[in-house]
Amino acid sequence: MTIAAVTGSGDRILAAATRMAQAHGYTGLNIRDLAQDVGIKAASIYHHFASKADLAAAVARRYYEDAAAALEELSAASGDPLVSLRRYPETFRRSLECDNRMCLSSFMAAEYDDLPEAVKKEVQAFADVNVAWLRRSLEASGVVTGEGSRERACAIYAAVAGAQLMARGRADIALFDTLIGTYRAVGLLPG
Amino acid sequence: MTIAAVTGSGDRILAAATRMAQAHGYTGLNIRDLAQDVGIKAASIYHHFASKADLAAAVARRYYEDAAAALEELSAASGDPLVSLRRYPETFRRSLECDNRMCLSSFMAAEYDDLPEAVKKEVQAFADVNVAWLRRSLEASGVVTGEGSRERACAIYAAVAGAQLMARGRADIALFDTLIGTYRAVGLLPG
DNA sequence: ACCTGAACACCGTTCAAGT
DNA sequence: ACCTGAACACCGTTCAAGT
Repeated sequence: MTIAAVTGSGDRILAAATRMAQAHGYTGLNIRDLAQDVGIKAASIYHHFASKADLAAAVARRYYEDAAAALEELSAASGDPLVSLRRYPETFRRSLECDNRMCLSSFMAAEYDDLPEAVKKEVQAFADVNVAWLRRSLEASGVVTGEGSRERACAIYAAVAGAQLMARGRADIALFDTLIGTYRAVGLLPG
Repeated sequence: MTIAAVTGSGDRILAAATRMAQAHGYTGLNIRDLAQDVGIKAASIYHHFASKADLAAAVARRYYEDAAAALEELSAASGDPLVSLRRYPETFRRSLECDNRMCLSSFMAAEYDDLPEAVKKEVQAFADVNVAWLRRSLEASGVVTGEGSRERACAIYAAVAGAQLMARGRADIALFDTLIGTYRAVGLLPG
């Protein structure tokens, strides 16, 4: 079984489309450039995905599934929910490290008005996955006791996404680190 | 002097383009639709602006100038910098109230890779204006004493922008309010 | 099953031509 | 000074035709 057999055209398209969407969004996701990147013609993309909307929905679905797996791995790797929480911003930092890319879900949240319904659904699932993981970690670590874990989880997600957005707008990773540091100093994120 | 004389074509184009860009971003800003909105033909837009890049730069410049004026007015209206600070998120809320629109600067921060240099500059100026106003208000109100006012101002701006982004992604203004409430409860924003 | 060239209606932009 | 129709190279998408 060769690598080509394992990594089919569909997967190569998804991977390239994900990278493209993290840099240019849904509107900026270009079928012709995407095809060229994969090494086929634009019309051939439609053999794997029925439409740009379908492709983007598949991209977004895989994106949040991968994110969910990465968060589970983070939980398992550290064992300590407080340590996992402290490392949470690293996921967002890694996107910036990769050519100043950003979270697909954040970009598409901005593009809300132009998103096909199927894409919207998958995009919101990413936020749901993050908030659910944060909530569990907040409760398990004892950072939040009793009420308010959901609100706190949402606030952390929104603030970290905002930090990534602001840092991308200046192509300045150091700004992202400073913002996360301030969130910690102020008590939004566990120190 | 008629209203038409006061509100020239250039201004009408700018106003329509701003609304469009707050909903669809730079890439989604469409010259043909914009022209139709204003009541002229696409080619006529170029009599007022040399290019889409030029138009977007003008839009972004006016946007941050208006924001600066609105913040000064907010400071003057309340007189109390602490009260002004508490009301700061209202600006971002108003965009959401207006057909779930978002901050032009946030949208364009996401579109960083596709932004002409001139547009990037004006977009960053919006963040600068907000951070500078927040910093002054934080210091004047005594919320932050000594070091760290700039970092705190940046953190507030990023977090509020993130709250707006997340709320837009769900077309849910109540979520924005909840997020701001949590920022206050946690001490990021003054209570 | 997978790929392709050619065509469609659409974009930003230009330009010669009108008032 | 301001507007326009027609044209350009580009988009997403389709479709008939190839292997």
